[in-house]
Amino acid sequence: MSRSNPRVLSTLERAGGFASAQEVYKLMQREGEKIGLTTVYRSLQSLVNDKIVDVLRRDDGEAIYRLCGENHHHHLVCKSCGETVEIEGVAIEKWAKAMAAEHGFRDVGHTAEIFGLCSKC
Amino acid sequence: MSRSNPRVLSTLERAGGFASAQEVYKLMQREGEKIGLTTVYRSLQSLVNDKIVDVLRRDDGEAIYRLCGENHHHHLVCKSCGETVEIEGVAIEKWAKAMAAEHGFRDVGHTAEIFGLCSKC
DNA sequence: ATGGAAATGATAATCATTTTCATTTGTGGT
DNA sequence: ACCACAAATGAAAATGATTATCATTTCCAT
Repeated sequence: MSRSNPRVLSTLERAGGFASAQEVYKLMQREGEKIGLTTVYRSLQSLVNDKIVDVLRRDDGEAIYRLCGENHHHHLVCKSCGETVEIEGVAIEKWAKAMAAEHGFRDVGHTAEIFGLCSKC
Repeated sequence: MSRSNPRVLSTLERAGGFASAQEVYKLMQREGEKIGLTTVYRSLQSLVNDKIVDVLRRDDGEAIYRLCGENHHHHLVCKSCGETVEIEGVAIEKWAKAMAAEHGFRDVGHTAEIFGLCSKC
């Protein structure tokens, strides 16, 4: 098992805490970091295992990695231009907890994304 | 532009209204239907455009197509054994609509899944 | 320095999806 | 029936993200 390369996490942070593996890789290349694509994938995977980042999917299926935080939020994404708005999801947190409890699930997490067309598109 | 092959929709329905393109294709093959993978993809895409089905993503990034309907539900999935429970998500529907309206988004859909450990695991 | 474990990265493999393009099918007009 | 033309089809190749392989390098503890 491999441990995460710290430069990967640092780059993800610098990218706004929200980027795909390919983007992190290209970003590091542009900044002159010497690192292989494989290591980027491995590091991100490891960060996911350690619950330091979590992963969700773009519309085209590409995985995007996002820093976890206490301030867990969700996204409202425009299908057309990709504009993303972070939104509060207190209602979701409650819903997830309630549903989990009702069905005897524990240690639960959740994903919730809203997608549509923004006012400009 | 191409129109959807009706057998594709029929197969998706028979699959429980929830399957990937590859699965629909294999299902049709097994049932002796003569159809190409390309046509399956094209038909599903067309059904999405016509808002007859919508598309979301599996954890591994594969696109899954689901019949649109009033009886829109969500899933509570066990990370360990895979057991899945369908749950009501009225709260989510309201939340999604409210958030979309607040930010000027229209034509919105959403995904929401809860995952954790079931009582047996 | 030395041996072994962990980390790295180039390359190849995998797999869903899309593109290309030649062929087939359907349709309307004559 | 025949012909022309558009739409539909599908085999095969291209694409692009992700994963697997595996030889090499780096890190430590002795």
